[in-house]
Amino acid sequence: MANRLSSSAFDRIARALADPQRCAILERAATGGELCCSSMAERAKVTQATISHHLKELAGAELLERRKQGQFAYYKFRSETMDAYLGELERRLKLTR
Amino acid sequence: MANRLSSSAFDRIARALADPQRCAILERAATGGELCCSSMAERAKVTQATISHHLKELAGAELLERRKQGQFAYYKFRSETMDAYLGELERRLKLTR
DNA sequence: CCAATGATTGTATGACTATCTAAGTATCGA
DNA sequence: TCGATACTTAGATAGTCATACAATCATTGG
Repeated sequence: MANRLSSSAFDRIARALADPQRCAILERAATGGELCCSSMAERAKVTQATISHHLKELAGAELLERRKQGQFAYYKFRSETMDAYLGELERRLKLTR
Repeated sequence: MANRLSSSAFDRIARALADPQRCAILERAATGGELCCSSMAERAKVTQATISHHLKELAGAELLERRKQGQFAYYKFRSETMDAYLGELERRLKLTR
């Protein structure tokens, strides 16, 4: 079972999910396996530097995990964090699903 | 089954959930039944006007339903919207829970 | 060592947002 | 009708944020 989230972690995840660009990044990471910054930037309509900023935010919220290999930085989706967030949301809102 | 969300509805919900104050309001609405603006404002550390703004935002995202009765405006949690949001999130991120 | 590639960081900027105060609207009770 | 209560709206302000561009750092290949 996923760990409980601190209040600040919860808030940070919620903020990270609130931007469509970041949500799209997360979606690609979740469905396309590991991704490096430049491959994200190819399909996006923002610059690589902006993508890097978003990746940092997502990694800071622990929704992505960073792995550096050579010149490349690979990011991988962390479903445990997402599960913990959804669990906390359901707990707070007393959702029965 | 919950309806599918449009992309703009999804974004709006995500943004609505990103503010801790709004999240707290939603939590109280979800667990405490119908609430009016002033009863929310009592426990909050912001003014009633600010609460009113947040309620409008939450109602705009269809996370709350507004019912006016006399002087009072009652807000009720709409779990269908929340379910639809969570469903869409799981679909996009291919989560298996 | 140099140039190229991938990524991050710093900084600036325009846009958005959370909040406040004050004013406006609506309803109720006397 | 008057005053009080409940809520909303408007306008102002301070802070945050998404983005871009430029500079920097790290690694790899020649």
